[in-house]
Amino acid sequence: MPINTDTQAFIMHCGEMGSRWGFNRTVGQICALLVITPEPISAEQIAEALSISRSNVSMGLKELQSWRLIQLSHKPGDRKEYFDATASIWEMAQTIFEERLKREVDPTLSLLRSQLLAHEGDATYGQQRLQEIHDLLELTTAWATALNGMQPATLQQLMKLGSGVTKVLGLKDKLKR
Amino acid sequence: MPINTDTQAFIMHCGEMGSRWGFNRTVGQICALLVITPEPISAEQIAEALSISRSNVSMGLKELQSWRLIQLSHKPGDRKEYFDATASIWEMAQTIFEERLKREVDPTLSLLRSQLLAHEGDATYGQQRLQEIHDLLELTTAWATALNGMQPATLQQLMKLGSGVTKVLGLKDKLKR
DNA sequence: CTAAAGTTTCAATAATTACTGAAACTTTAG
DNA sequence: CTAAAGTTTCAGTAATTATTGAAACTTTAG
Repeated sequence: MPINTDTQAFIMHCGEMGSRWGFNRTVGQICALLVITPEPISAEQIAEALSISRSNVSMGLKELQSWRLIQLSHKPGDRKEYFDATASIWEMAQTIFEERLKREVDPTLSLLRSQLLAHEGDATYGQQRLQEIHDLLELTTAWATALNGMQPATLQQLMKLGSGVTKVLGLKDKLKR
Repeated sequence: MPINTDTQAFIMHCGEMGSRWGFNRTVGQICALLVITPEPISAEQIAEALSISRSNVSMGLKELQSWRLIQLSHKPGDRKEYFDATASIWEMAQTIFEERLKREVDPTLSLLRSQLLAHEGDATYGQQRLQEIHDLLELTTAWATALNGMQPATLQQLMKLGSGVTKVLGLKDKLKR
């Protein structure tokens, strides 16, 4: 399937980075392949393109579905399932961000919530620190969720401001009065 | 060292989450312990508190230093080294964010940069997609760097706006004219 | 209803990553 | 300079995670 050398290199790179991105090599490779391929492809084609077993592909696709990154499609008169990236690069990035937040932050936040609830009075050093972490994670989650809810175009516009947002921040403050 | 049940639970939790956060169990636990402990503690105390080998602690501390998350200190008349979290929770979070960007995004960005440079002309589907990914990562990196350069207080102020930034965004746009 | 085409599951194995204890190294008090 | 106190390295082992092939399952054409 993928002939181009660059494409090949990119797929391999995504495999190597996979574990740093929160999944494994195979999943990284499959995801890259699906992003880079114009039309939907079958599990068998994926297995062949990446030289991995059919069952490994099946597991990888399942994992990618849990990340909401791939789409299933069918061809008329063909029983096979075909797979494709769900959305634009920006939307995919937003989805990955959202899922990672869910997997990397949510569990800690719930633990902290229940711990702080159980010991509301205490003001030991440890409790204070837990409170600080809780507040940080809570605010970060809310902020990330807000950003993720934006249209890619709006988000891009915002991001292009860079550190310029601080000026806008002061501006808004002054206008309030 | 850590007696409190909550503290203990939190440390264990950080160990379990460690691998999702980009390091291993031990590193997660050590980091949590150092954050939660008011004074600097020695490597030996860490090993005892977490029931792990002295050498494992040594490796974990080295890793944490590469993340710029811990500080070394000494007590007068004592040759031992003592360790402590470097900074406030917010600063630590910013550091982690920065390091993760470096480890998770930078390598891909450089690959894409050189690939796109080598094939500037091409407009195949694959090349286009690589370009899109490149642009996304570039913008995201710049934006994240800008945010990370802010004082925690400023950043918090910004984050508290939530999706309210979009309003400010439009506001700024109107004022420009 | 059956067989063929396709997909998924899962136990066994391979590969990777983490942890340990012993040995090597470093620093400083005496 | 030596020995003691401390730290790091590293080869071997343990634990975890990923991959495979075979068997089980599912769906549909005929």
